[in-house]
Amino acid sequence: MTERVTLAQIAEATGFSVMTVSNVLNDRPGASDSTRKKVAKAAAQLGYIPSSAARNLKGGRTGLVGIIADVTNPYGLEIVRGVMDELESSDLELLISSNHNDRGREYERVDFLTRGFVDALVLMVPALEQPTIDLLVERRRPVVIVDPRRFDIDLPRIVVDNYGGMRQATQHLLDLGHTEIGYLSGVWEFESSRERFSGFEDAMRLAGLTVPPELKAICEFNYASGFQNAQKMISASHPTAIVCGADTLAMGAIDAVRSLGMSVPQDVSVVGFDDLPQASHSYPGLTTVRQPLHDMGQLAARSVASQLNGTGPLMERMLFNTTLIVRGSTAAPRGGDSTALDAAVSFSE
Amino acid sequence: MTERVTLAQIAEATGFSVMTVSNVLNDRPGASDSTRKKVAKAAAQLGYIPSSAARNLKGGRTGLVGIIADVTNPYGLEIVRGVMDELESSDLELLISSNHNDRGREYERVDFLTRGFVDALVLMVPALEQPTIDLLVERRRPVVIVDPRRFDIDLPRIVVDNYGGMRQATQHLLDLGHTEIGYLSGVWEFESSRERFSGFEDAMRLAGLTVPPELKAICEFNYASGFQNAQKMISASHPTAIVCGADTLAMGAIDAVRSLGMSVPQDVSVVGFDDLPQASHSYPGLTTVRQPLHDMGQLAARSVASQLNGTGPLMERMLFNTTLIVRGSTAAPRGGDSTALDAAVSFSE
DNA sequence: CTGTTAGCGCCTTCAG
DNA sequence: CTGAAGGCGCTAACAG
Repeated sequence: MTERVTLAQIAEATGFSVMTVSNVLNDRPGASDSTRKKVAKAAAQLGYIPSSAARNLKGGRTGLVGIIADVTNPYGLEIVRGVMDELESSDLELLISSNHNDRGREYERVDFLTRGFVDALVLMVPALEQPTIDLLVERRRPVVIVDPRRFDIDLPRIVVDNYGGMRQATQHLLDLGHTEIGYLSGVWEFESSRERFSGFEDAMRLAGLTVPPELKAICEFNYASGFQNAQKMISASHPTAIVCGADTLAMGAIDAVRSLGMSVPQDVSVVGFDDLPQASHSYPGLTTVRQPLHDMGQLAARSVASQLNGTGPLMERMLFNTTLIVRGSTAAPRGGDSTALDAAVSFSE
Repeated sequence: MTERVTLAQIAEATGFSVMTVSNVLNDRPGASDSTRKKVAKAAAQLGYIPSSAARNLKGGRTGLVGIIADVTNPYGLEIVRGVMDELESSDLELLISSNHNDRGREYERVDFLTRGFVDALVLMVPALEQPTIDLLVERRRPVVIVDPRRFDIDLPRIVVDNYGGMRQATQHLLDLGHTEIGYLSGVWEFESSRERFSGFEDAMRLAGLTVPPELKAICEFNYASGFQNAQKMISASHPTAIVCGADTLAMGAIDAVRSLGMSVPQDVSVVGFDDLPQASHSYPGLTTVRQPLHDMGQLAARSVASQLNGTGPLMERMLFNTTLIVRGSTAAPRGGDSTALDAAVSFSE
């Protein structure tokens, strides 16, 4: 077994005190150049490895940022990527606790991670219950909540303009000449789902259109649910376009159109929300509302880092804008406006 | 600031010694029932949180398993999921270090993580260089390598039957009556890519067929590369089927067929390798060779856990079999065998 | 510029 | 069954 090399051993080898060695190895002032060299050399030769445990014990810090998210979901994964990429350039490491198969155990996860495992926490959880929020406050660790499902939480949080994004997407279809537009919503308990639907509804209303109940369906946030609900809606009500509250739903809707022997966008246009990587990696490319997921993750990381510095959370509420990305899955309805049909595959990221 | 509750405080509150409290709280023998009750009660009331740092300092363990993988890649992500799910039921936590934007910095990652951050390591990296392997050996931490790109490494590793899987997939196309079969390979430096191609080649050879160079292309492991190479190959050589060394390539190939105004599987059959979740979440479903990615991750976790127990790595070389999953993307060639065409979307898995 | 002292929270060892 | 001493490796806070 390779013995652990400690400061004391280097001290012994060089003849200096442990403290001097510690100072040198941590780039602290108070050490002559000649001492620095000797110590550095000895440390390298002996293969010194600092003990993070001992450091933590002293400083009460682990250097770990925890994130609770569902990495199984491409949406969550993108945000995690942002967090990772940002943390890369710091001295913090990321501890991922994926809650993909234990929804609702947020409390236990938060409890465990804040028992001294992590210095700070990024949360992206479907439902944040009051006890969990209380625990979070009690533990007094830096926290950022990304895309909270409730908006009345008094913790630093990162949110996105769901309403405006969806309104713009709907306007795009209206501009193309669509009037029979269906809507596939995500889980209704999520505030973001309701916000998105409001954006859709308002755009329709301002165009003098109403949304009949048969052109609205609530889905689970997955491909299969989008597929099934779209299939049902198209067979029954023949919309010329479908707006979806998430890209995964849109992917399902596109395949539902195909399964009925029709084409996207010739027979039915489809719009998504998120702009997951898959949205551009498909044929035709998916017209969708881009959320800057990666940026959101980065900001989350920067915010907790800043809180750890004692600089504060940057801001309490960070709102990101969305962008409409037009790809091949939308076009004018048959016999409608004759906007050029761009069905080329887009490799744009 | 919530003060950290320590053993000493509980000792003071109950009148017992620190040691007795420690014994109770760790379910060690040597404590009367009445003592146990009193101590447990006090601990609960004061909200005791054990300090992992202090424990680690003593025991030299952090309770963390590190994994180095590219979670950006759905393939890697599936394995990570397996590791997570297995670790869930243990007292180990997972520290993920994603190398998606720093390929080749494996050495630094291994170095950092084994500096006392993690007790054990799961590795899934594209290229494992000799210095990294040496470091791994030197650090003497339990390690498992999943899907190593080189097979001459003398560390516990998890491998998959690439050759057999691809041979079976090719046989499936031959059985359907295909003879003009193209092959899209993944990066040639990976041993697994070469193994898969061997499986393809041998199946063809045994059927009395040869693979002309224009029906073989080497791709990057991504959608765009599959799309481009398939488009070129189909335009130039008109194969009736394409076998791909990865599902991501196959997804690209399917869209390439569509981009040329043709259909899958009517005009061109497509076969993948991996069976990523997306393979069944598409229309038509992708016929592919399933690797038990989740199981592989689970076994990796179990192996390092077992090494940490001192029970050893279970085995040095763990070989997983593959399974051919037939979905809608393959059918008999036009005018060929009249096998029933099942183009139904599969929601299996 | 360098060294000494003391203690972070816990657990092993050995006495009561 | 319970307690006292000592130390894991490191670093603040002081001396010299």
